[in-house]
Amino acid sequence: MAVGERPTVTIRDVARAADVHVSTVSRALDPQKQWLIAEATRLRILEVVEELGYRPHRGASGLRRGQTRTIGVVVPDLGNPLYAPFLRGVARALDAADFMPLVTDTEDDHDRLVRILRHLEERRVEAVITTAAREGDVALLQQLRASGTEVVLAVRTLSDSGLPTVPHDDVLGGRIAVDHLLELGHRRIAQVQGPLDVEPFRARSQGCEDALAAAGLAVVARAQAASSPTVAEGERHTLELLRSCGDAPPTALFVQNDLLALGALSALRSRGLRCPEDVSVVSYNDAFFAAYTQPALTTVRLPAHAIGYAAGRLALRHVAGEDGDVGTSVQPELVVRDSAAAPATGSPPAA
Amino acid sequence: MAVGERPTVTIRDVARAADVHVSTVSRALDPQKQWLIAEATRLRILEVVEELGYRPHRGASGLRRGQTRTIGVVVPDLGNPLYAPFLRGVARALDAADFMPLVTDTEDDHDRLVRILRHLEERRVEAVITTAAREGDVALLQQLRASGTEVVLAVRTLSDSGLPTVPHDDVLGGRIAVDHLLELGHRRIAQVQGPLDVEPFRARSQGCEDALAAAGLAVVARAQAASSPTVAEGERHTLELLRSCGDAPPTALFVQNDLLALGALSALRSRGLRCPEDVSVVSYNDAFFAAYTQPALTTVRLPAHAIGYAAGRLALRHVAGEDGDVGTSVQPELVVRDSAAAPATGSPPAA
DNA sequence: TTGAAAGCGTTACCAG
DNA sequence: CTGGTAACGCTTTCAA
Repeated sequence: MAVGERPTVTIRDVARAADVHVSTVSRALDPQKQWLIAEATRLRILEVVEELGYRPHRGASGLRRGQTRTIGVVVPDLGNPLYAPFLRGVARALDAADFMPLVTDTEDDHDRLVRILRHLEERRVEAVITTAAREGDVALLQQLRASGTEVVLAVRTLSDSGLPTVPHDDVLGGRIAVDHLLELGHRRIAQVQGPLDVEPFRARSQGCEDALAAAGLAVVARAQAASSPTVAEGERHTLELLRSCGDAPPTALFVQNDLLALGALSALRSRGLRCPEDVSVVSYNDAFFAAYTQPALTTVRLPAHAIGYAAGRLALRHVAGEDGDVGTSVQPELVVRDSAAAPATGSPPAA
Repeated sequence: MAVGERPTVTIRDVARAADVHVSTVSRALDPQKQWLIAEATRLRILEVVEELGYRPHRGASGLRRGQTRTIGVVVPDLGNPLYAPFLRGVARALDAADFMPLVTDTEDDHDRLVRILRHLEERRVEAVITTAAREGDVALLQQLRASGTEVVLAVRTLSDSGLPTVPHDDVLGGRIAVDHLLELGHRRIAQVQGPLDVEPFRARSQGCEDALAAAGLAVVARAQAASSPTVAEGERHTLELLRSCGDAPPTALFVQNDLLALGALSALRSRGLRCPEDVSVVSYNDAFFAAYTQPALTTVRLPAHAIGYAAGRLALRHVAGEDGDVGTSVQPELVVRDSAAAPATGSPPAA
């Protein structure tokens, strides 16, 4: 126990000290109702509130009002720097409505997601914003929504779920990445994929293949998709990919996010391949560290802050009962740095 | 509104459906009291609970019980990758006690901190764990504690505040960093400091100066301390430092955290100085990206996960009314990578 | 082993 | 404009 702890001050204490009824105090403190109270009374009450250090009990008020002004935000990995700007965006949207985000991390684990959603339900969050959804989670999320908690999808979308979603064109993003490699002159392009049951990664693959097809090419090699988009997985699968290519390695890699790319860079280095001289790399997200890696990553920017903000707004709109999707849609955009360059001449494509 | 939204199921609905009194349902669901209820009744109730999809309303139960099982966690910058493992550590500690962290980000801004603490108070969090404290915040935090919310300090400690704290020896850390540079043969060592009103940064400076003094040296140059530990500030102050040194730049830099170090690396590059050939850098924290920068950062490891876990445990202990500090104390430890090397010979120290 | 009633801190409604 | 009363969903006595 803290030293000098005072018993918590309730609205009743304030009423007593100000010599009014509790309902009067309640009104004096409610911005919606201040106008139906005598100015003098209101001032006196405010003074007492200050003096006693009264803090309204949001839980109690929420119970009565049937609301918590809380929105659960579920991310798959707080360690992915992508989510810091995303969360700030969400917070900025919620702040304006006096809602608070309740941030949780699934560690990209299905069981944890289940537990977390249950917990958020018990806390009566009014909506859940999730960037942690995999395909297998559709039913779970729809159920959550059916039981009265709004659900908003961002980053990791789920096309056929019918759930409100902040759009982002990952197919376009994938195409942009690979078009860049094609323009640099690459013909032997391989892909390091994120998990296949995560829609954006599949979309990026699609974009990659579209771009390649338009140039009359196909992916030259593809590692088994990573089970989660982490540095370790990126390294593992890049090594595997290089191994599977034998002595005709691709001249360029499309790596589906920055974390995987970090692993890919390590893998290349450990195989004695220089980037970008021997192998170019284009990745995705443009997390803050992308500018400082070795070499600095050429990457497709995912507008995380904007997406977070839109997700927050969208959730609030649904909580308020106004349906309809959000209009925002910042397009992906290529950020050129050092990890992708023209392929070395003199090593003609074997295919 | 979600389609097919059902009115929320309350304990009364369960009681009715199971044909028992609500208090019986309450008991059936309370692990502490299951033994004083007929097994048959309990099973029937559990069945109904399942069938109706009943979710106990934690807010309501908390109101009655006078607890929220929530702990506020206040960090200065979610974008600092240091805090991901820290938060995971906290979550792991709280999970075990069925508490939930309510994570907030002050953006290292005092006014936001004030607002956030007030908000957390209104939500009746049972404790606040903060890594966002600056010296000017002592009174604020003590006041919070006095009014009944436990307060735990981690990472950014406040020595004379009397508040429970997870210890970390930053003086030692600073010394380790600079000793490493001295052992490599550096004699002209400068420092890029974090904000002076943040204790760990001051402690790191102290450690740095201690190490130097023990070698009969002093800091060769010191930029004005950064106002916040960010990449931009790191770049700015390193440039300023280099400028102030004229044509006798230091051969090594102790940069007080990884984010500042990223900025320092940029600054060196933009001034045409190679790292580590011209200027060595040792930084602090060992955030995950430190292994992938250009060059990879030699840095002092701050055991963020362990500190988070300890902070969570400490907070829980105080909430339970058991005082006394925590025993844990993982020491800082040098992680040697590529950013620090022996100084070039042939450029004799000017001093 | 179960039921009844009171109350946690707040707000909404109805009187006055 | 203000006071009283009931109720939000739950738990905890106290009785039976």
